[in-house]
Amino acid sequence: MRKSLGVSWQTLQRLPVYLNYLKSLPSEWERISASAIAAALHLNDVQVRKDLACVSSSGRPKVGYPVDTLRRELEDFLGYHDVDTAVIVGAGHLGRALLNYGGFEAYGLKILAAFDVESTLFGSEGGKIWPLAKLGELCAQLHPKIGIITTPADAAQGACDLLVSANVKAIWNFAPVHLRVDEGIVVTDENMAVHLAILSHHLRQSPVREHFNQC
Amino acid sequence: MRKSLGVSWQTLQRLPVYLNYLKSLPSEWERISASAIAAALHLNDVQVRKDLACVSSSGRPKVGYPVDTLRRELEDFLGYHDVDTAVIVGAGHLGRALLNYGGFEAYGLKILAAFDVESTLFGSEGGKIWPLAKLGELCAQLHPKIGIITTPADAAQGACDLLVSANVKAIWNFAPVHLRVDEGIVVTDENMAVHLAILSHHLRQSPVREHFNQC
DNA sequence: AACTTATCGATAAAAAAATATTGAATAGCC
DNA sequence: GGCTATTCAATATTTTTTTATCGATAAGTT
Repeated sequence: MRKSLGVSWQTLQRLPVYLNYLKSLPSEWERISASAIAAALHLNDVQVRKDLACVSSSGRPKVGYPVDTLRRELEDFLGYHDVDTAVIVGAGHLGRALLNYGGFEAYGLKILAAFDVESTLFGSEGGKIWPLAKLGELCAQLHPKIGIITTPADAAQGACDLLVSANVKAIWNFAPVHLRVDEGIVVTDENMAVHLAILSHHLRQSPVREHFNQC
Repeated sequence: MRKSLGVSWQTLQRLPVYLNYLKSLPSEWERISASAIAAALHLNDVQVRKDLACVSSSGRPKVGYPVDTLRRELEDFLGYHDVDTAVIVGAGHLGRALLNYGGFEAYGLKILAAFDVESTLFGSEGGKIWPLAKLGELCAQLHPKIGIITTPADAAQGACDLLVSANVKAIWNFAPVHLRVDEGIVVTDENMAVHLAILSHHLRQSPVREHFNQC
């Protein structure tokens, strides 16, 4: 199920983490070794090297990887240099927060508009909130590739279907439900309940001593 | 690194998904089989059964699991019935969205307050936003177990250290950085960049046909 | 120039996870 | 009451992922 051409799903999850780490490095750092990255991130050095091998071949013995090159290669691979466009369905607290966030452009994501059924919202947030009924029309103009779902759970599947029929190719789902979609549509669930479950479960598990990355 | 007593990390990730699915069932449904859950969620039935075996032994041949019992068992296991308390550091768009969301109580999470350095925010959102300088004092009173970080990347490690010194035992990190913490503190990264990477990468990978869960 | 050490990359081994197989239990049916 | 179909649970197999090992390469050192 979770398969991808070339890189494994777990590797794909770690790549942005490496990129973050590279960004956090002081700019006078010119080179970095896989072992150093592994040590900093509490990972296995061979794993880091294998992961990086998927996106780069600029590593040299005794030297490591040139930071700026590796960074660019990672960003390229992750698509941060090509801009994808998105629309949001559900302009509640979370939807509006994402709409206003602004930090996604650095990741190559531009959020064009948000839709909701609540008429008091229309036109607010810089005129970016629209009636849900306008979704089809606007999407036909704007051609967003990504649909972001921030509706309540019971409205999520409907929102999803609507987005798919508006030709969106990928769904980023913040609602705590499992969405059913046709083949050819990618769904990733930003399931906060999962993270809460992990935190909660581990708080109850004494002594707690693990460090998790995403999930 | 990602180890837990009893359940594997992957299983722990799927449990909330099962719970969501059970909740979505019509209330007249009294029983459900692992095979049915697996089919609905596009998973392997043996996997579902093994996962459920960690939290329940109420499954019976030919019958399946009683929905309400299984639901309660999952909620118990995931700690939704015990309330954990949390504070937020960073009252920007995302921080305020989480503070106002209100839906976390269903997962056993109560958000008590948010902290920021921006003085124009103090006292807003129902008096729940406080100056960062007050964090130590308030935490000493409220004893939150969870710290939620929604600061910009460059402030995240500082926020983290502050929370840890205020005796928080778990960190839910929304900032796109890898946090360093002492042993004994749990960190989960709600790394949106990871999800964006997945979406973006797969949009570029034609034809796209996978369905991902969290990550 | 040879030696040492840090590092990459490839291959091999180990561990973990997912999937398949089989057997047992039970409800419904003949 | 015995037969059949469904489903759980235990075991076995396969696949995937992680970790370890080894040889090669290049920078710094003597």
